[in-house]
Amino acid sequence: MSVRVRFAPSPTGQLHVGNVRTALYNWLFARQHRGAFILRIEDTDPERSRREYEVQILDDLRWLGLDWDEGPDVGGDFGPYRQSERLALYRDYATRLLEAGWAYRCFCTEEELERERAQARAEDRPYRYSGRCRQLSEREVRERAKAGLPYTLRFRVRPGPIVWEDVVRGPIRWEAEVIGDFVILKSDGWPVYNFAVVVDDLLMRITHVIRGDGHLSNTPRQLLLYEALGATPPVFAHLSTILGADGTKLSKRHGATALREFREQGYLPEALFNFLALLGWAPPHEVGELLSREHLLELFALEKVSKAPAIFDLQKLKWMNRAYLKAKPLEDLVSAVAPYLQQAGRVPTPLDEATRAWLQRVVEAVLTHVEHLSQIVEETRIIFEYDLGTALTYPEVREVLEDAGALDVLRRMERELADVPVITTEAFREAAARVREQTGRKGRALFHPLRIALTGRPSGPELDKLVPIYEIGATLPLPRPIPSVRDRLRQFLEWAERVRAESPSR
RNA sequence: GCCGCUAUGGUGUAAGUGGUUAACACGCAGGCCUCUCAAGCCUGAGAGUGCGGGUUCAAGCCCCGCUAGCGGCACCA
Repeated sequence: MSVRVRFAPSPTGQLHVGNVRTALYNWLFARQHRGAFILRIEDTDPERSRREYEVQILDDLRWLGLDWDEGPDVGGDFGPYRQSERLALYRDYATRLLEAGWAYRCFCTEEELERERAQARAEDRPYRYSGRCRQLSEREVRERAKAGLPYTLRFRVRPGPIVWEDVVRGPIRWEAEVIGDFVILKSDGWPVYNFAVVVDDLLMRITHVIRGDGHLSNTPRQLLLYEALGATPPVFAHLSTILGADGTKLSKRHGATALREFREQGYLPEALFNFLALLGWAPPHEVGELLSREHLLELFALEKVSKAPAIFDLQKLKWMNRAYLKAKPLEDLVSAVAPYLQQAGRVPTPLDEATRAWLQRVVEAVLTHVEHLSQIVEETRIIFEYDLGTALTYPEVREVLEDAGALDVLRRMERELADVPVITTEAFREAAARVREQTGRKGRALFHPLRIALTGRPSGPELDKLVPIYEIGATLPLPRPIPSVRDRLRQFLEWAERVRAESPSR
């Protein structure tokens, strides 16, 4: 029988990275076995389910690079793929269980059940439904139903052990005694989760259920249902939870948790894919950890997935994302980064060719500092902003202002560059070499004042890269024009005079 | 409270059937490079495998007990 697996998110919010990892493992497993990957929407909670979330979830999964063979948008032979559209199916199966005696009508009211629960709590005893309606005679049932009393359908739990072999956990044993007769159909006719999944997985011919370990304790109930329906249950694989840095469940407290958020911050899908795959599983040492989709497909092994919960290490994600950024063609990076810069009002919105070409230099210059794309805005301030006012906050800038030798370097540099038609990196270097001869200053003493004057900051990309960026940038139709190298030197020197005049040597 | 799951450096994971100095990657520290910060390269520190017993010539791997964390115990999913 060919492999069929499913990912079944509920459209009640954004896709959590923990669920994404589950989807990923399902996808890898399906593709490895040339099986089918199915998407099913678990929207049996009409209160919280929203169609927008469903749309967003599908979109995010697609962005990550996952594709599915059957699902609400693409259809398939075992649909519909939204639980809310399968209600008749659940009712049908529930009726079958009722008629076969596996289930019974329960007329207990909310209040009665609450009383039972309170009682159990008071006696410090685990709560389990008493089974009061289990013994109702046929006549009683008929009378109550005729009286219009609402009822649920409860499953008659049989005694004895429930065992299964979990692909990641190994053998698991559960005593049925700890499970009370549970509801399978609510009084409003909607199925309860545990029942719906079994009916769906059964009808969709799911062979392997790969899901989060939160479902571990649902498994015994589901197994009981398969038993009652006379069906062979699928193979189960329960994945451990993903935790935050402090060892508690990964939540908004830890920062971004939704795939969408990482996407918006400019993490690359291939990096997230790689990173998530490594949360709970590791490839052999020899191949390293930077692995393409194809490579992961080749190496991944569900049986080798770790039982222990994994901690989401943002630092490692950043490292990995940078590795993928570095490997990406510059033109692609420019396209990826442009929206962030446009939104910040730094480059024009239909991007002209000249600016686009220039952006390649910009991206190349700041790339080593960028961990995720949205940082481009911050990292390019040194290019788009030349603000001598804030420059004063850096002690290094003050040092230059108070160093006559440094100011002399700048003045001479200005003179050397005065007649240069185009200040290229080479022209800049040559001019600097002449200043070195004139002043005897070299290395840091020579270049650091230049850096400060040109950028207004003590650190940043290499001047060799910055110089052409400033020169070309000054000629572009940017929303906020940037000054050329010459302009910067002039402005800085004028500003230096002014500042020195205002605050005489201290 | 009851039931279940888990436990190797700061983090993710390695270490076929028990066998020498517990490995790889991220991070961290230092160095090299260099006009600066990064990047890159090199070097290094960091765990004796949750705790306590046992079996054995030998235990991260086997057995027993305990602790902690997580999950579940719904007419939520």
